[in-house]
Amino acid sequence: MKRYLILTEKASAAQNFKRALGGESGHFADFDYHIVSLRGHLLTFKEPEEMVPTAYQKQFKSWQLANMPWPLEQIQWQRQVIKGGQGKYRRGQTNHQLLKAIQLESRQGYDAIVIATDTDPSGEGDLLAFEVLEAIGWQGSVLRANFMDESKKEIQAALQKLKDVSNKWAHGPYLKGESRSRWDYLSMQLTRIATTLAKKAGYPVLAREGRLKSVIIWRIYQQLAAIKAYVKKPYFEVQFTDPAGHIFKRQVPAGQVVPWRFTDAAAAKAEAASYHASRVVNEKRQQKRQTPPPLLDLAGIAARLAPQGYSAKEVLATYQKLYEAQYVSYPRTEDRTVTPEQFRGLLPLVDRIAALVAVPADLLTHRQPRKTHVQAKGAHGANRPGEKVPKTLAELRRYGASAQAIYTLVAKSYLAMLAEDYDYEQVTAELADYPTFKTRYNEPISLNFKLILMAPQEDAGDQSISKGVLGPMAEPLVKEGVNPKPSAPTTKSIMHYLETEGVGTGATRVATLSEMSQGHRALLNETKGRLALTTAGEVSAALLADTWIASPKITKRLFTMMDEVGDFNLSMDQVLASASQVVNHDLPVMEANAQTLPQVVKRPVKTKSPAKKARPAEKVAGAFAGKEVTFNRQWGQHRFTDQEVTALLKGESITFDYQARGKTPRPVTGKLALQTFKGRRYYGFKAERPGKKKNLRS
DNA sequence: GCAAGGTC
Repeated sequence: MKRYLILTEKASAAQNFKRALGGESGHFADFDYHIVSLRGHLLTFKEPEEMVPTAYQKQFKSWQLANMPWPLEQIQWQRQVIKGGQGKYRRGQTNHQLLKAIQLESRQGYDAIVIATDTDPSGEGDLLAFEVLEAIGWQGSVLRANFMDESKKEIQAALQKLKDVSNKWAHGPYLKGESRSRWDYLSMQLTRIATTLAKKAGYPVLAREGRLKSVIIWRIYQQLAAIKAYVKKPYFEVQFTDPAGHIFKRQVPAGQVVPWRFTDAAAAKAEAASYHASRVVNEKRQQKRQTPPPLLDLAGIAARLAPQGYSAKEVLATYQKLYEAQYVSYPRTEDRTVTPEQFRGLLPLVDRIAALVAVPADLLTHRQPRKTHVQAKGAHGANRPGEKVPKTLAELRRYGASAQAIYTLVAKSYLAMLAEDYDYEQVTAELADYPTFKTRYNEPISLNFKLILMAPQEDAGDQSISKGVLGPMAEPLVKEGVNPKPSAPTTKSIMHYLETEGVGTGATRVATLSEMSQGHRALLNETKGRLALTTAGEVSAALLADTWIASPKITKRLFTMMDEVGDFNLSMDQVLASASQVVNHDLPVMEANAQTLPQVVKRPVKTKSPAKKARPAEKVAGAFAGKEVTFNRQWGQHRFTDQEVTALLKGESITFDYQARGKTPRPVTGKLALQTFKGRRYYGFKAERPGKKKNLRS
């Protein structure tokens, strides 16, 4: 009988495998198995200088421009265990211990190791498994179980069609993951280049310029620049209105300038005078429906809670704790739908959940799965309430400041799909005498799911009140408008941008944005979801103009190349060569950008905080060795007493107990002496060196 | 000092 060791990506996946196969160990198909789980990546690359021959170490350690781009052929790619694993949020083993345990287990006579990490298109799961196989020195067979979701059926099917991947260099997904990983590592050269240039220009900052960070920074910078450059331009145009206030206006084709939009009110008034009141005709009412929005992902949750003042960091940490306590589902999912099983599992709980978050139960009439929200695919399913329902929202408070807000948001997002579609009428009409003037508005019939998603302060009643009857006549008027102000960068808008551009992954986008706003090397600030750049961020951004690294196209190109590597149409070396091309291109561009830094970014002014301003030292004066001298009355923590001052001026040796900060007191002996400091002669107390046998010398 | 990716 064959024996396989099954390697899953994380504890939650191992749980699903145990459920699907009937236990942690046992028999399935034609083999015996045992399941162990990793904890994401356990390894990371060593420092650059640790992966090259001695002769190149200096070059790979350097941050000077002349040392880049790196000669890639010198790099012997090697990994080391990621430090950590046993912290506040990481119970149990360290990464080292976990790796050791897997190594020991692998030596228990297994015929093969089955890689059962996540199957993702980037090959990340394959990569993190092979990293471990290399680290534990596994020489035997390797099989791959590919599964599209973690349902019992899919897991079982995956284990019945295992693929031999013993030679990882012939395994496309591994090549993809490895080349992605190496490419990103090489991009650290750009951080070194940018930081060195910034320093030379007088900005002592760390300019972090990776594939994800630089795209974020550049986007924020551009949005802020657009706001700065915005000039308010009022305009005037003729519109019509009926007694109920419905507006009839002409359409402006996108990006076009129309002759009937005037910069001065008088011209519009003149035009208005040429019109007369007209009958409203051609009223059309179209029944429309809108389905509830898709379920939220973690980025969406963080973005929506940001305006309430909860930082991304706080939301991520609290969500994780709520997950561990089973109040919400797995956080880092890419899924935006749930499976029919997951839907059925939660159905008996929805009334309790609804009561908890004050959603009227009579709204939840759509208890059949919607095709838009429930699909037989995915692993953990979209973020949603967990199998454990709290008795009160207050009980969640101990998991974090944002816990109640998270639960309420996630619950309402889920409950919305159990309500009926939003029903409304779209009304259109035009003017009989001037048919280019049209109106269009929505008249709610039944708000349904919208009642669940509306913020409590919003008044549902206001939205459902119709503006009244249309027409019968509409009068011309001059309407003042203004060109739209560019929108401010927010967590939400950046998340949306990254998602549409395909930069970063669901699991990393929020985490990276959050990390970028932490600590003394922060590149940005987040205040209630609004983003601003720190000086380091501004410098980083200013250096990015016209670079390739700040363009989302670089990620698209990298992904295309990864696909080609996965299909064996491109070598990994060729992919990595493109990283050198980016360095080659961006280095001179950044150099040129650095020239503009003084005009673009205000240099940080070094100010001494008033508290730190040194108080002038207390002096004493007197005759010493026949000369009038002054000296400092304070020596370290000790202030000389009147008696000590007299003794010192007499040239006597004194002894006192001296207590340095945080140390135990010790006796100090010394006398007044002429001394030299930085070439300057001065009188002051001079202590004898402790242990020095003075008597023998003098 | 540095990347992006995964995880708790």
